[in-house]
Amino acid sequence: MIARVSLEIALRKEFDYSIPAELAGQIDVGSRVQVPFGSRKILGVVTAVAEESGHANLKPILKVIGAQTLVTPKVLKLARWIGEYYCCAPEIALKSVLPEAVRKEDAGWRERLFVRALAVTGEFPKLPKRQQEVWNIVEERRELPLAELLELTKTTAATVRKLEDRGLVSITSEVSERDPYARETILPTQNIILNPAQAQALGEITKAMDTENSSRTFLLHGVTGSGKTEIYLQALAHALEQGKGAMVLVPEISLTPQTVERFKARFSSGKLQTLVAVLHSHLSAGERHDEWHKIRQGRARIVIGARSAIFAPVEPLGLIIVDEEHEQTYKQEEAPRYHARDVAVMRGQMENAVVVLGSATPSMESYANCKKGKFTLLNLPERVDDQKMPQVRVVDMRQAMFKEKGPPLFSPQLKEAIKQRLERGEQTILFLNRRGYSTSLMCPKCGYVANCPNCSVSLTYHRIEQKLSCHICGHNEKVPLVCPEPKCKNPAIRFAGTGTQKVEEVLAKLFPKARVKRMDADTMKRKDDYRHVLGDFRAGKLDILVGTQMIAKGLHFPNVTLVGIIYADSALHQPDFRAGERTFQLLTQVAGRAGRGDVEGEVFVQAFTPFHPAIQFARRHDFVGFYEQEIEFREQLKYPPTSRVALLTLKGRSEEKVKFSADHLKRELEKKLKNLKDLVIAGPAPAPLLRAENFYRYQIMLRTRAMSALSRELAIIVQSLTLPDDVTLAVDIDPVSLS
DNA sequence: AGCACGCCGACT
DNA sequence: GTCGGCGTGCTC
Repeated sequence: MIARVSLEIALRKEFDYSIPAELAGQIDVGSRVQVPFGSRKILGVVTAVAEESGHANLKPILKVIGAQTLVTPKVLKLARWIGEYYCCAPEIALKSVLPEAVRKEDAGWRERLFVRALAVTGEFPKLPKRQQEVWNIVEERRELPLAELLELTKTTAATVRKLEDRGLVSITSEVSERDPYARETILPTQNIILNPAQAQALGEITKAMDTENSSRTFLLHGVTGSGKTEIYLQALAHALEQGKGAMVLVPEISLTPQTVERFKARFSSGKLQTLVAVLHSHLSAGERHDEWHKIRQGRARIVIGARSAIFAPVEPLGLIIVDEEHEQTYKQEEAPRYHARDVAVMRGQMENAVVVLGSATPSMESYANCKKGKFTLLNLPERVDDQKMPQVRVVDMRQAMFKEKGPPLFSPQLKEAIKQRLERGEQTILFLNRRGYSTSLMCPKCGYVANCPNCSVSLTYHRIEQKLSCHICGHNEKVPLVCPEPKCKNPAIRFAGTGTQKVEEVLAKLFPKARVKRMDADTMKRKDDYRHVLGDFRAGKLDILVGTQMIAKGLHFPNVTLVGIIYADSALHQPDFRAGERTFQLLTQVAGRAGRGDVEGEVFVQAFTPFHPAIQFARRHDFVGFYEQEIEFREQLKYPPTSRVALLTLKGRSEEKVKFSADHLKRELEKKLKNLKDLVIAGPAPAPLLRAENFYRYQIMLRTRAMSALSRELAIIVQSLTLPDDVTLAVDIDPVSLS
């Protein structure tokens, strides 16, 4: 017998190996194997097993990794689709379906010594005191880890060995599974009674799960606080009742212990400890290895995880839930550049599983798919428990600007609102999507601006750390005391633009007694920082939380009755057709943090363009209205979801070479893609951020309705394309970010 | 991807 | 006469 193996190098080619007799029973499609390749040893995956090969002199497979096949046929098929659709080598796609810890198996299983009581035959011996103490515990527990026993009895292994010599206990090495949540005590929860809208949505989902050929993909559009999670939980329970497994994808940032706990509490308490497996980047390699194998061995039936959890070997698969489906983090920004939500829909189709995409602010793509009849729309228009949607007040900052000189941070309205909350002992969240103190340093005399030496952006001033820092590449430098321009040396340099540090500082001046904490990438350096700050906030030890993106989603604090968005339009004027959609989503999500308790929430949105549709529709909590006006713009310009985009980015150290290569590629595309009728080729143009980390980037944008066809053609063109060796090409199908 | 083979220039 | 530059081509 021979095996066809896909190696871990992007050769777009598979190689045949003979299966040696001693490995005969262990190798099948999906096995991880090590094979000789030239003078090297390389890991790969068996993609087929056959009787014969077209090649003579096959080398033998050296060894098999893992007791089971690691890539199930279904996941293999999914990986092949990813390679084709996202236009990358199949090896790259295949590599990403297994977590690194499983792929390499460096961590492997952890073995620990266990002590077990043996049956006592004949008369029980008289034991010395220490040994008797040890025996008492072993007899009571029957079996326990040696380390734990030593801890309990405050003795050494030698004492236990004496008992072993007497034939009273056995000490054996056994696999001991790592449990990342072992320290959490999780109290089981029961189903909550659903309101009519929730019950109807759940009914449609379970009906689809019970029927083979009904609509299989749902978009659950529920306003913030409408109880989507409870629907997920009950739908998951239904999958388990059907004897099927399920997965839940959430954005990495919302994979907090609280989120995981909500799922574990319903499904993994008591005897069902391993029912839920968790996969995310904060686990150690060993934990990830064990969690993954729990799924592979079928001991865990539900997996909850970030983007890459979509490849978990759940079988049979009944349900896939993608929470916050509009989130950009579902898109992988390196090859394979897949979108986990779209992969979920494809996987659902392949395995006949029901897919539920949930969001308070659905993506334009998913909502358009409902309109086209591809997905079924489910609506949850109201919050649970009669909570009202918060009042959103848009503040025209142009007026505030006239009164003071320069743009102020806080409008009088927002200032007053904060003051009220402090007096009433209620909490406030302030949002500004920019960290640091000032976004630029400039000299008013000569016009000098401090720019990053590696990127085409200005440096941000960080006052606390006293440095200028680049938010693209991380470059840091000292803050000059005078203008660095040799002919200028003006000591009156100025800082312009605002970041979270300045918000924190101004806040301290306005409300000296308020307890304020800032949450951004600068203050959240350690793993536990996030938990601590949120813990303090929940406990009422803080009055105001100032932060960036990271406080925008998922936080659920009943005592927060005020949310202030400092500059709502800061992301609105970026050169990206999704700028409006992003702003709408962000405002809606941030606003949703207010009024999650008994008191109605209030939101102040400060904006310089207060009448922009993204702001006005967010003010009215009107997603559909936003969609209707936004889709018109997308249709006019043939942007997604009306058509699809492939973004080709050329990158290199020499701008000349990159530009030249881009022109060359454009000519090739025009020549070879003539047969694609609706194709529009735009560019090449410098990327919005021309230079990043010392690389120049030029882009070509392709738009078509028939992406699969384009992607097939692109694969051929990309392979035959010759570029200078210091210029690289990245193909991004359905990009979510144009920079 | 990486490594060998191979064919030309500056050294012991 | 030898060391080493990196172009091309192959790896089951």
